[in-house]
Order: sequence, then C-alpha cells, then structure tokens
Amino acid sequence: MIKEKGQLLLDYINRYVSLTEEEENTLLSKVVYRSYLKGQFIVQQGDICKYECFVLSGCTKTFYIDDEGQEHIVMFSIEDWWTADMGSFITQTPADYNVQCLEKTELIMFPYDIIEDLYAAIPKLERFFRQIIQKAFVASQKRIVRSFSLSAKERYVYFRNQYPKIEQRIPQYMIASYLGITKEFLSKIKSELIAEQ
Amino acid sequence: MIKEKGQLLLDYINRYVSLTEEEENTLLSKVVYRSYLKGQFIVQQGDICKYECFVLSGCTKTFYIDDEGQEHIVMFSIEDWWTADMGSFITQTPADYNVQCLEKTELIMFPYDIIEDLYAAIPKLERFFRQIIQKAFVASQKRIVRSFSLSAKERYVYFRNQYPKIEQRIPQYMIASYLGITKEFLSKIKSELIAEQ
DNA sequence: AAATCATATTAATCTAGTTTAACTTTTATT
DNA sequence: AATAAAAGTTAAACTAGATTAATATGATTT
Repeated sequence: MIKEKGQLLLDYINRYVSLTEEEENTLLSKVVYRSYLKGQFIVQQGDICKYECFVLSGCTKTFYIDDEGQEHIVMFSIEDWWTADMGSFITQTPADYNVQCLEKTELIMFPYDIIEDLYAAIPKLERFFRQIIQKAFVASQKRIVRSFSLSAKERYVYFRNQYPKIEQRIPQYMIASYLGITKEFLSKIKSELIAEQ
Repeated sequence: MIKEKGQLLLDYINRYVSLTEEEENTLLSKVVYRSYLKGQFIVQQGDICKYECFVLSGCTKTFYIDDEGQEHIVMFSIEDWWTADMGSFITQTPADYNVQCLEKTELIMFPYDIIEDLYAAIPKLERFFRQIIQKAFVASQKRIVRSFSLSAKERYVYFRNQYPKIEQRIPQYMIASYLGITKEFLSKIKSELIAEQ
C-alpha cells in the first residue's frame, strides 16, 4: 500500500492509542487500499459486508430502500470517518444498507477474515475500536433524541452547523432524506430561513 | 459482593469472552453491587456519570427533558442490559440524560476510576465491551431507520413484538414517549388495532 | 367506603409535514 | 450552442399526528 495513504490511517489511530513502528507495519501489511468511482457501491443491501472501511478521501452515503422503494439515508461518511454496514460485518449476515460513493472515494479496508488476527497481533486495536464505536453510539443516541424533540427546521439548522463541509458537497434532496423529510419541505424550510434573516 | 449476584454478570460476560477464575475474581473485587428503590435516580441530567451499570433485576428509563420541559424517553433497560449515560461516562462531562428506576432495581456498577485498571488487568474486557457496544450501535442505527421509514402504528407494533416483556411493566404514556408520539395518539392506535382484528 | 392521584380514553380542532403537479434552474452531453 | 437530464422551487390539497379539554378507569391512601 502507498506509504502516505497508510499514514493518514496511522495518524488517525494514534489519536486514540499509540502503536509501535512494528505494530504500524503489521497493520499496514494486512489492510487494503482501494479507490472507487462516483456512483459505485461499496456494499449492497443483501450482500454480506466483508470490510470495515476508513475513508481517506471522498464521500459516501449509507442508505436503505424500504418496501415502497423509498430511499432513506442513514449517514454520510467523509475523510477520517468510517463506512460499512457494521451490523452485517459483525454478524456476517446480509446487509440492510447500501453504501454508495457520491464522489471518487479512497478507502482503507479492514477485511473480515483478518480482523481477528489483527486484534490478536495488536491488542491495542481492540481498545481503539471500542473507543470509536462508543463515540459513534453516543452520537447515534443523540440523533434519536433530536429526531423526536426537534422540528424539521431545527434539525436542518443543526445539521448545517454540525456538518458544514458535508452540506456543500451533497444535493439537497439527499440532505432531506437524511433529515427524514421530503425535498419539497426542505426547500420550503430553506426559503423561510432566508426570509427570516 | 454477594456471590450469586456476581455470577449473573459473569454468565453474561462469558457469552462473549471466557474469563479465567482469577480474572473473574479480580473483576468481582472491583465492581460494586447496589440496589435502588422505585423512583430513585441512577444518573441525573447535568451530573457527571460515574458508573456504567449492568442491570441484574428491575427496570430503568433513560430520558431527556427538553427546553419546553417535555420528557423524551431514549431507552428502557431491564435484566441483562446496561444502563448509564455513556456519553457522560466516557468523556466525564455533564450528563444529557436522567436514568430513573421504574421498579426496585439491582445493579452491578463499573466505577469510572477503576475501569482503566480493569482493562489493564483483564484485556479480554476490552473485547467484551467492544462487542456489546457494536451491537448497541447497530440497534441504535436501526431505530433511526425505523423512526423515519415506519408510521407510529408500525413502530408501536414493532416495539410490542420486540419487547413484549417491557410493555407489560411500563405505563402506556412512557411507551408513547419512547415511540416519539403523544399518549393520546398511542391510545388511538391501540383502539384501531383492537378494531382491526 | 370515600377521596385522591395517576393513568388511560375519546373527540374536536389544529398544524407540521406529505403528496401531487407544474415550473425553473443548474449541470452534463452532444 | 443546443438539448437533455438532474436538481431545486412553489403552491394547492391532503393527512398523520399534536393539542386541548372533558371524561373514565384504576390504584393508593386515609
């Protein structure tokens, strides 16, 4: 794998735990670098998710198609985030979600069949993953609270403040889907917000 | 700590990792057993959450009071589940949530200041917690999807099927709060469901 | 047994957000 | 530059769920 790409991952991990040079080399020898084009799928609903992926560059959406064929966006992932269908990955059962690239996207992929070896070789990784998943879980719980206690307009304003970088890169109708509202209603909210100031 | 109480925790942990007898003894010597009465608070909004708690018996609700004074229930916890404000616990910052007992509740508490020692003494616990948090995160993501893609009636039916034990122990108005609807609307849903069959 | 307090029901009115559909603007393709 | 395709806007009619308020049921206390 290209040295400088791996370094981005190591920098990220070293914010949580400190790896020795030997551990760093072991890690980089086991993970896989891959680049996807805009529109390509990293995971498809129904497949078994074989990789947990760290995003080096680009942007993905994780979404779910319901029985009526409606798309519901669960999350976006950009640089320094993770993407995959974790439920499918940890249980090796068919994925509920699709993960699709909204831009050319570079990833470092952690294959399922080596991740146990990796934990055995580098126990610190167990701690690292525990810590980032704890953070993700807390964020997810907070999103549930927001979905119940805030209006659509409030949720949009929150999203815009929290993820200013994401908003600019993504079409409005996908943001509407992420917020759980229609694109028409988001359009109305935006024009109200403009009128307000 | 009472031997048989500790055994419930060990049985639970041993479903994920296998502890040696020495590790089991170390663990039980560090955690704290405690019983709360109905109505008592385990965590209060604004406090720093000092314990991650395993529920031996009883039932708790985790909730958030919004700016308008409205209560929003984030989760219920019963036997063999965990309860706390994890966000507050991991960052040691003021809690967003309250955790209150809906019945007499027995807990095993993992104090914040010993948890690092515990990970050091029993590295398997790191793996154990990683695994249960992964599961919790996946469940949380699925709940977000349901909150967007299902109607209130569908969410209620799902809840009833998923947690039949919880429904019987808890007043309707709390279930309404958990589902993100008013108690009046839940009452309407229930009478519709009765009329349907 | 009466009184009180918490919980649940019902119904009328209201509103945040959806649906449908026509139109406009922006971006990509030839 | 012209055309097509994708994304975004506006507005009218509609609906899921909220609000308000009155009533009913069920526990708990005295």
